[in-house]
Amino acid sequence: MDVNLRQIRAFLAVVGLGGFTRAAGALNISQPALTIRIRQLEDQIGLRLFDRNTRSVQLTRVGQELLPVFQRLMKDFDGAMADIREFSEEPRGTIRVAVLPSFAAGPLPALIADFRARNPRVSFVLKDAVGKRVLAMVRNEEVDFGIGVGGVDEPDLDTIDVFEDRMVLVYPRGHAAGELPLASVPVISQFPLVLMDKDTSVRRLVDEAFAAAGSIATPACEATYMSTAVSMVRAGLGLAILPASAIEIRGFADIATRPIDDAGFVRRIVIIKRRGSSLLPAVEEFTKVLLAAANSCATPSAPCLDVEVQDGGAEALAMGVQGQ
Amino acid sequence: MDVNLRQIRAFLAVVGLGGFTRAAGALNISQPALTIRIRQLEDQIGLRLFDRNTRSVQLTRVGQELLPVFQRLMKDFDGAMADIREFSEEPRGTIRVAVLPSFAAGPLPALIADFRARNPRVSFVLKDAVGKRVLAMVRNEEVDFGIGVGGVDEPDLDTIDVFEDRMVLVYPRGHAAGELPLASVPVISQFPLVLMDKDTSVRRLVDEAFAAAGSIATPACEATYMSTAVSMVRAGLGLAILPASAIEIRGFADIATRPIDDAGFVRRIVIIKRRGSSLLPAVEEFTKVLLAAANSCATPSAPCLDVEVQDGGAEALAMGVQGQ
DNA sequence: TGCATTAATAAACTGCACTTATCAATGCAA
DNA sequence: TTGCATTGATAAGTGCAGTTTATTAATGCA
Repeated sequence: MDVNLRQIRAFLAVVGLGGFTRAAGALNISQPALTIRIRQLEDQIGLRLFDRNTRSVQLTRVGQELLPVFQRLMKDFDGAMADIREFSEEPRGTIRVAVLPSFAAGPLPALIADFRARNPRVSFVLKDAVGKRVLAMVRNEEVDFGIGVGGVDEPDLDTIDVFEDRMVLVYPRGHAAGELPLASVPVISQFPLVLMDKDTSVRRLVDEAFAAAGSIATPACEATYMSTAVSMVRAGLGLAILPASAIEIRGFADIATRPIDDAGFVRRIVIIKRRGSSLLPAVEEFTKVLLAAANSCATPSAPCLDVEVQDGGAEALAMGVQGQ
Repeated sequence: MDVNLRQIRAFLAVVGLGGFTRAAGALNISQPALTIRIRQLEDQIGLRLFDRNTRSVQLTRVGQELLPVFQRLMKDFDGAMADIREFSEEPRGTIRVAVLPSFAAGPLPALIADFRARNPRVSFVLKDAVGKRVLAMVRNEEVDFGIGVGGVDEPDLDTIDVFEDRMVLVYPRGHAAGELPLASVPVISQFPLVLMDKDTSVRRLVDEAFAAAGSIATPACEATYMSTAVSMVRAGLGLAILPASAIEIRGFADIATRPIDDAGFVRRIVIIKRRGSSLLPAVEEFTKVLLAAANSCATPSAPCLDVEVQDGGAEALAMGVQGQ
């Protein structure tokens, strides 16, 4: 008994419109085609559904009994299809993402708040983790995708460049560093430096960049957290080299930043996905937003990634984002 | 979005068996056919359901979310189909039937009890009515079919002969009538007769049969109910002429019956249906039982239509049969 | 009695879903 | 690394289900 949906729809159309010709019209098929479909249905269930002659079409008693069954069936089916359609049309679900701490504390929250304001049925689970953990979590399917530093070349992972996160020199406003014609390694080296801890990716990058410029980065102070480094700068302990995207360097009237005029003081922030693994539409959508935000500025730099947080954004964030 | 049940079944098969080749085997189609079906499904809902390569097939997150939806859908559908199948396989529903009072009080209850014992999901609504009312009720669809006297020739009704209901002479056991070599109209006329009321179809038949034999039926007593007539016979008031099928003439040790040896003392009991109108399978089944019961005896006569009432038949009858 | 309407039937056609054959990717074992 | 086995994707060809157009038969109505 291979009853099919077209047969059921045909049955309901004939019932609803009270005739084969009319029903055929509504179904966009010819009347003979409909005749055959109804007959097939009747043959397959072994029951006559209509008593029909050229002048009238009437449900049999069996048809009357079965009508609500078929109606419910089609209603359920169409309801489920509507649900599924929503799935592709309106992003929904939970987006799990592993992010470098600097990015998680930087532009990401605003982007998430904005995204959630437009897609209320999406929630986020943010996991902040260092580069290697980000990779591992993506690979384990603990998260849908990751945001980390580029240069990954794993066979089972794909990366998409999001933006170049330049290192900037952070100095007290009015400091001589602001007046320099060039902020290059040799020049910077003249000043006491507040550098990040050896374990951090920022420090690694700085060390490598100094090395590439034939120099060695010598810290006057070291800090584990960027906010500490910033405080040290404000206290006049030295100049810091931090990612332009870092939220910690913004919001203070008494410090300023300037790009460093050396290649190497840049890291590529990339989206990391499992290769050959489909994502929720909501995730696809969100990565698009990330890329759009990054590309919306000609020279990708941190302030560019700022997003206008809509009213209610903060609450949405509070409700939808769960810290790791 | 014209998603199809075969596509859904294909999806569930792939999930269940974890591979296209295996699933195709289970569905009795080739593997390329299955590949196409799944792709169609994915295209139509606009979502990728499997991440697949030549070595592994894995549900996407969307697929995981949609799996229960599809499972429920197929479960509902298959459940409904099972219901429908039962409909044709196991008779069920309510059979409404209009019956001549004599037949309703005669063999019918036993037949119904027997039928219900074998088909517990069938209930009956019996309406006893005189011949014309039976026709009218069939025509109005007040009942599914009728049991009445033959000779109906209406264009919108079909009749099926069930059996010949012979009139029998009812006399007190030991009465001279039992010894007669021939029970014909002239002989019968010699005795005082208990006849049915003028309004009854039995009386009409008796009057016509007497007339055909060149005689006139002259009652010594008249009765409206057959049970009254039988009592009169038992009281020695005369001989009665009653349908052999009448239950009222049975069960008494002190009366006996014999056929009347004249043509004309017979009426055809027929099933009356609307022409071109389908009946519930249960009704079809029951009419078959009626005919079978009638045909099971070479010379159709009342005792033949007796049916062994199974244990529980009486209760079933009490529960399922509603008087008019 | 003729006309209009409607479902059934016939015949021809179209296209879709299927099959077979083949390819390409991948994992595994030697 | 190489060869083999397995598996999903693709290509090409085929058959049949479903469709259309044309026609018939039945029926109600003027």
